[in-house]
Amino acid sequence: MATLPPQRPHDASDDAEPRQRRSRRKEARPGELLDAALALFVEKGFAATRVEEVAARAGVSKGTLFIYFPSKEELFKAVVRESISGKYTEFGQELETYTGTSAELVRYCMHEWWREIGMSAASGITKLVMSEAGMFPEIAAFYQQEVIGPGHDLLGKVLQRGIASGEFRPMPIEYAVYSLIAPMIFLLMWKHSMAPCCPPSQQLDPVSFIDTQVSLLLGGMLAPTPTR
Amino acid sequence: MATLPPQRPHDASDDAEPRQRRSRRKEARPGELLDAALALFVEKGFAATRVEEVAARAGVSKGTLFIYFPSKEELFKAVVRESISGKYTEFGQELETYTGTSAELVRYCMHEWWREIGMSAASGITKLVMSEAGMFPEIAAFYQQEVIGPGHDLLGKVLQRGIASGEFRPMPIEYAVYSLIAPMIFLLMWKHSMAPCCPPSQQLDPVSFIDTQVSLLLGGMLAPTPTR
Amino acid sequence: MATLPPQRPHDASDDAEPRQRRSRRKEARPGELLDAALALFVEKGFAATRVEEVAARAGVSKGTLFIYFPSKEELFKAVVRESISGKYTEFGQELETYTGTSAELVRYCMHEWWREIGMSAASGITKLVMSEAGMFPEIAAFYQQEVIGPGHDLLGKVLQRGIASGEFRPMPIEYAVYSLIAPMIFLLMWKHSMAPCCPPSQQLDPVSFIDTQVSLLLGGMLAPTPTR
Amino acid sequence: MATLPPQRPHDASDDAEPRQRRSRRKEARPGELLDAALALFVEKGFAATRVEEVAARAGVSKGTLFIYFPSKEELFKAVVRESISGKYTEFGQELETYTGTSAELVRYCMHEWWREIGMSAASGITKLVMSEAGMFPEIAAFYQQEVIGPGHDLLGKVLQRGIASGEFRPMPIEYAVYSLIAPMIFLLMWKHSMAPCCPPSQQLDPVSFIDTQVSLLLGGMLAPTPTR
DNA sequence: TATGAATGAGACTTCATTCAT
DNA sequence: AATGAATGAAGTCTCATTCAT
Repeated sequence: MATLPPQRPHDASDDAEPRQRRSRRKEARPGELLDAALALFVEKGFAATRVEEVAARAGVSKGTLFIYFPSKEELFKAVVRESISGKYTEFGQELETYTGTSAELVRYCMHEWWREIGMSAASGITKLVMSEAGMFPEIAAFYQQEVIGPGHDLLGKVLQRGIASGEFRPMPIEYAVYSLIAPMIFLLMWKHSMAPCCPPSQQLDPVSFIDTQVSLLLGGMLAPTPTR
Repeated sequence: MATLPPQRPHDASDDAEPRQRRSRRKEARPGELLDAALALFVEKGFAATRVEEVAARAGVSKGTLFIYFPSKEELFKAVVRESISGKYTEFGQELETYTGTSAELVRYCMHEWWREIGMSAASGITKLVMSEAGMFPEIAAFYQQEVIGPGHDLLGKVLQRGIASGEFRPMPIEYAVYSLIAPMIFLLMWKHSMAPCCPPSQQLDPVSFIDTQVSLLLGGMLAPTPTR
Repeated sequence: MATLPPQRPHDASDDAEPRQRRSRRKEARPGELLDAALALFVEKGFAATRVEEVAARAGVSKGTLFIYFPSKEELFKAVVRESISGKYTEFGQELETYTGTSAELVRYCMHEWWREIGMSAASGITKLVMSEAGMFPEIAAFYQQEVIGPGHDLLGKVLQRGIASGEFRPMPIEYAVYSLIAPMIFLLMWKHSMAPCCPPSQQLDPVSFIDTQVSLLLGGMLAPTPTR
Repeated sequence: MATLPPQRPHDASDDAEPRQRRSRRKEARPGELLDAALALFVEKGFAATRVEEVAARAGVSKGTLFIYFPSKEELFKAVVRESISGKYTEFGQELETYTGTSAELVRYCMHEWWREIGMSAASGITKLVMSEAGMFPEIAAFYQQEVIGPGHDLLGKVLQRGIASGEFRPMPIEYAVYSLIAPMIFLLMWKHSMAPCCPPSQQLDPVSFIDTQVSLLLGGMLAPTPTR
């Protein structure tokens, strides 16, 4: 099975600002601002996030933010663009060379996706895009085209592979793919909206949920085998 | 399978206002305002919706809104409260008297839920609550308690029923329930965020999606039968 | 000494509204509104008093108020006009026929004024007029002309009487009169502004204050007598 | 009699602004805003004064005001607090070392008070506080405690001094003190309310008024002397 | 005459954006 | 490049006034 790609160092950007970073690499500024903006946009929404907060969290002044981003809206777009750049290229390559069963591949994809995206700092981007789609339709369309679409195609190929090999029954692939996408999007939304508001007794363990979900779906996908 | 309940006449709430007499309209005002607010909050989010827009859409002036709701925030809370009042009581009763197979019941529940809630004017409430959870955590908790929780319990009973009768295999009910909830929440989010931004080729037919989803999940839930 | 003029019935207007007065004399309405308005204007000032409060305190609806007074400003003016109508005519007549010493007359005037005006419902009118003089200069001028001026003249005559009889020394009457007016205006202001905010230990007993004040002033007014 | 302290050059606080550099102005802003606010609050009252006016008079925009004061109400409180800071400390020290007669001291205090406070830019603060006491009782109580109370105590000591030395007769000091306070408060109220509305013929010269008032009161305070 | 629902001008306050330093 | 003081458009909310009933 493919090894995990090297985890981004990912400098814990959402702790209390140490403030004495001062003369560090200046080229890090936009990145810090994007990290701060992502966290706040996800948490409070675009309109309710003040640029001053973003700047403060990134350890710079309000004016500095406008040196790097011409407006709050451009900052928003940059956040989305940045968070989704080339997320699926490696996945595609892994798929080509994969040699195990398709059922394993499906399970692997789901867990891997959660580890890579669901647990990353960028995990809220989907929640953000969906929440703000009404105000930023072109961003939503962009996201659909750059993220959902490729992911959809990838999963489509996985299912196709299983059907082609006879491991999976024939099925309406278009919809079956959304059966895999839906729980992941649900998980992201849940993590960033309901989870923080729910008592511990109602928390949902993502890994167990994915396990159950995949098992059930595979139950419906796998072709009946004589031995089974 | 249970026959469909008679389709509600489906309150044509946003057609051209007939502009009735003042006194007649008084008791209708709060409802009209709530409808308008729901639509706009879902579409643009809480912060980006201006109360003047809400008032205009309800056919009244800005000041009138504040006669009925003391603040924008209270309006928001009223929208949520109003939209979820007693949604699940009938469902519960249907469940008790149902005599078909559990598989049919699951399928029925999902489709029925979509018809009753997913297609109603209140369908956006879930998207709204999840989008604004960061700003209104107590509303999210309220929603969890009043809507998600009861729905969860109801579905839990359905699965229990199937397991008890031997129709379903044993399964981790907590998570399996979320396997049924997740696609529905996904559908709502999709309908109110991505769908309006996507080209026709990428539209998702909710009924077909539910069909596929249920079929796949049931494949994993149903106990293996000798004849099968 | 002159008997007190018959106390106006003065229907305790600042208790909880009984509301079931309904079809009582309609001609009482403006008076009730004026009473309510006076009390509220004195307490909260013109701008901070809402006409709805005035109406509610008078037991009528907001709309009714505008039947009797074309605007809030006219209501204000009516309050002032009403509260000062012919306050000094009786005083003047008493003065003409008074036969005691001028010192006694001064003392009598001061105490009587306090009893008649300082303790009446209209006592706040001076505070009101002075507080709002900046916004209603013509009202202040009107008040000066109708109330302060006549009062000034009256007191001037009293002092003149004393000087003419040799009971008082010569003095700059213009200013001496203000020495009598000043403590009374001070008392009114105090009663309606500081007194309600002060702890009991700092309360000022008006009668004792007037006593002391008059005694001291008379000490400076009375001509030295050989026997004394 | 103590010589008058050299007349202060009398703070030319409301002349044409020289429009300095931004950074230089920063620490001056709150003061300019307080000056402007004091003038307008005294003139028009709290409610009728618009923050935009205050800002305009201070030469800044509306938004700038809110950088320095979080709300109109806090601005009001700051105006009062600022205007009364440490007004009485010097007075107290002068009193201790004074060597003249108590009658002279009384006269000196009154004139000095008028020069220092009555003629200063902060002169309207008493009028303001009394006018707004109904809406800001805690401010009125604060003023009573910080200004009226200490002034009262100071004057009480002056009278005590005179009585102890046999220069003044015994008298009810509590009330006698108010006989000194009352005309000063009257003067302030008059200056800021009636005076601007009265024709020149009815203007009151403060210094002459104080002279007369003090002479009359001293007439009642001084112990009779054999030679006199 | 009386009501009170409705209005809309106007107030306070916020905050994205600019710009002198 | 960075700052943060200043701006002013825009939003929420109030309340005097109107008017159909």
